[in-house]
Amino acid sequence: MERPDETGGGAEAPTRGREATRERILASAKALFTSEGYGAVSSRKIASHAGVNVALINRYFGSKAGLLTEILREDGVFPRLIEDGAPEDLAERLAEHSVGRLHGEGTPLQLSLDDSAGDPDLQSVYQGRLKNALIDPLAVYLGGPHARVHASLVAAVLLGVGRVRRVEGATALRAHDREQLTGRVLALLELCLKDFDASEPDQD
Amino acid sequence: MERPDETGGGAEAPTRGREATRERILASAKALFTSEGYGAVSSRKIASHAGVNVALINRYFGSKAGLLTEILREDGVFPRLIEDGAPEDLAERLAEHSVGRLHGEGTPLQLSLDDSAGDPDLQSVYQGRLKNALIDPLAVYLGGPHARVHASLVAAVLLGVGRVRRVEGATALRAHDREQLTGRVLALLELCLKDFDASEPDQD
DNA sequence: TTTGACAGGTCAACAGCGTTTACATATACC
DNA sequence: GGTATATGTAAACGCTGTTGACCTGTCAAA
Repeated sequence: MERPDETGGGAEAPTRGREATRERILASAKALFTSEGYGAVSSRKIASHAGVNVALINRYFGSKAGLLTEILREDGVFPRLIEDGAPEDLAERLAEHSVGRLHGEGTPLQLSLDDSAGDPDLQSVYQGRLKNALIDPLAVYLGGPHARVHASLVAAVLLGVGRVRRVEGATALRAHDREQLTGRVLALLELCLKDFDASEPDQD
Repeated sequence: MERPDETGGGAEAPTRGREATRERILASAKALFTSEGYGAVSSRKIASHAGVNVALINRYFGSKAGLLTEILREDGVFPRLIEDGAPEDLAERLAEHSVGRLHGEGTPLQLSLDDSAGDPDLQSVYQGRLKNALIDPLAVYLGGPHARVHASLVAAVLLGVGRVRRVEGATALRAHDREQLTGRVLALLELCLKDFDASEPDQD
């Protein structure tokens, strides 16, 4: 508190200071990414919206992609579907989440970023998150000899459904009976998780 | 043949002419995309490699993405997995193709473009092809009441496997016994294709 | 042969991007 | 007060895909 609030009481000086500007940039970027998507928002646009110089984005976040990463990290855009909930419901939770996304469920930021999913920046960030937030913990959670294979297959189904949704709006999937579709996706996920030894018992 | 070959016999004039330049650009672009990926190759680089002015790319192909589209169209990068082969083997063919891709099978151009799949240009081109070359014909081929749903699910599994491959190299999947994995993917695809009425017989 | 039209090719610029560098300024400590 | 140091600024860099104005060679008609 040893910092004088303003140099005399002026109220609209744009709050110099590391934390304040960082927050301002983050808030503006998040708002703009949500309303316009990632690729459509340039660094200069973010800076201008935040009332801040362009160079500060790179000063504080390294790059535009770094800014995005920070937003995703803070915001918890990637739900903790694996850790939160009963283990035996895992496949069901994943299936419901996946189909829910088909029906437009999710935070505005999630939905908006889905539309920008083609962008290389998002792609690389998502890739890192996919591994760290889905495949790796899922593999650990599953355990067993081929845990990583099962986890990768689950990830494949989830990603695939998401991708089909983005490609053609997945009109057919969305038009179909939701419970039936969820059941089918659940069956797919359970098949991904099924032990190999159990499904091919004549194998060594 | 009424065109004099060269204005006196000179041999290294760079073959002026619409078709010739078009071909030259296509060949250079294909070679460069194959060896370096799509995003890493700029218009100027293509032009320079083809010994041609940059502006001609846009003159003849509208845009860089248009050039890519033309290459994909001519090259048949998207295999006709659905039409070619016995109907009853469809799922097996798709499964083997999918796993084959995991193991680095495919034309150099295919493999290279896979690495660039994050690029928005590729994304949009691929999206069109996915619908026109996979989902739509597959739905027609399948027929039945929920053909489009089954086709979308198949596309989801195939896309998902492809995507996981790109994300983390799919080391786990590649390390796993190939036949066993193919069998599992085949089972997934068959589950996608299975009638809804048959799988939930207690439903209406 | 001269003229004119025109397809084909060239050049330089445009507007935008993310990023960086050199500089100015305000803050905090000695 | 003086000075080191954080913070903010302005301008440029190099790159991208793309475009419009301008040559130029070729061919056809006069």
